[in-house]
Amino acid sequence: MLRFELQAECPVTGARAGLLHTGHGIVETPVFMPVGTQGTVKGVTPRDLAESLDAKIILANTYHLFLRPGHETIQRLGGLHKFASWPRAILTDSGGFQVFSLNSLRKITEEGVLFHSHLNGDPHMFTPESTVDVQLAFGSDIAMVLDECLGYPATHLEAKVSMDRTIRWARKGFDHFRRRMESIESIHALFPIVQGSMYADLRAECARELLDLNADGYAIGGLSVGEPRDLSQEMVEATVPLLPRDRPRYVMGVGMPEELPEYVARGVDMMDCVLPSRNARNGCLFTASGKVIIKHAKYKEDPAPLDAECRCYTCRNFSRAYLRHLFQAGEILFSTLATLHNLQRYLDIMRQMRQAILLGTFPQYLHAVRSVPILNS
RNA sequence: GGACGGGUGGGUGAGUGGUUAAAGCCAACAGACUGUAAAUCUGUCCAUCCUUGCGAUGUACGAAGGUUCGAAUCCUUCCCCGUCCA
Repeated sequence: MLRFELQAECPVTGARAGLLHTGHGIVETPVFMPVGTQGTVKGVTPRDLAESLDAKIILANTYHLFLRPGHETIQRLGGLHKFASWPRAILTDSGGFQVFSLNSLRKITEEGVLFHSHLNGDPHMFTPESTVDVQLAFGSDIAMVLDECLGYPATHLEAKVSMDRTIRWARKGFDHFRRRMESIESIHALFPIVQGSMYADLRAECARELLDLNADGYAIGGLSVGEPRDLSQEMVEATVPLLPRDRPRYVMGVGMPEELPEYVARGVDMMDCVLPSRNARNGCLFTASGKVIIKHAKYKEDPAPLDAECRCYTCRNFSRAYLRHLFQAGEILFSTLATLHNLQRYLDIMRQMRQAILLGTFPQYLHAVRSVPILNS
């Protein structure tokens, strides 16, 4: 069992601070999990990720690693932690997001999802049971149930049909997971995922149904699929109060830097998002004073660091002008420096929030960040 | 001196009489990116004007003339560049 130790709760907002005791170290929450889809957070070494950024947990993807190199290969090589040389915690997504992102390459049935590989077209059936097996073969500390990440917008009926199937899949996944765990010594958790599109009543219904599973943690999925920002937050508000107080809550796939406090304030403990890493590679850098689009001509001869307040390697050693040069020249070092910085920014925000919650100053922190206009320069 | 080949918008390079202000690529300048099919994708990219429209006008395919209703495209002369022969 994955133990979650609640350390502090904000008396005003829903924010909490806690410790998640995984088989690969303690994760301090609220936490942001960098995304390493193919067993690597693009552009950074595991050494930098651990020693410099001090990330405690990263996310990897079942669909992608199943296709290449394959879960059996990874298992034979000692599991994903060893294979990727990442000794800390790993959460794996089930492939549920690919139901959304690769919607033209898959077919959903009651049994599961039939994907046609984006690499070579080969058909692969993903079921609630098989995705559990694949994730256990990886050695994931936290596995996710197979779900259907529904696009936006969807009708109430579509959302209901999809959600009911996701619930049935969660039950099957859990039955299978519990059977498998009878013969496995190490600590692994399986999180179910609350769906229900943008309908508060469905979100609530889904959450209540999934409570029966008595899971070690609960995820909220199906957000950031094209809906307005306030809707995503409303859905979290409609869900979190129904989830068990003593289990971690994970909102999947969010968000922009200024949104992180909003989710934490609503009682969210875990988040992940490709934004810091993907946007970094695309030249969009997040700083304390807003985003910096490094290709802009105005940075051509700017000797200042990207973010004077940031202590990351990039900000301590390089000018905006140099970073712009690397980006314009298509140099691979740009991706590394940019990703290092953006992840530092995200992880720092999470650490600041955690400190504030522990000190009881989270309301002031929230007020302060909310009053900063979001700069787009 | 002679024989060929060639000179197109910042670069490269299509286009050989009519939706050509001129393909594509690159550069430049912007925009997007939310459980990663993404080191990706999209837009702008001659000038001026406005009722910002698959708008108006002007200028433009080495230079100057010419043929034609119409020329980057055909003809004449000239100027450059490349290869080869003396």
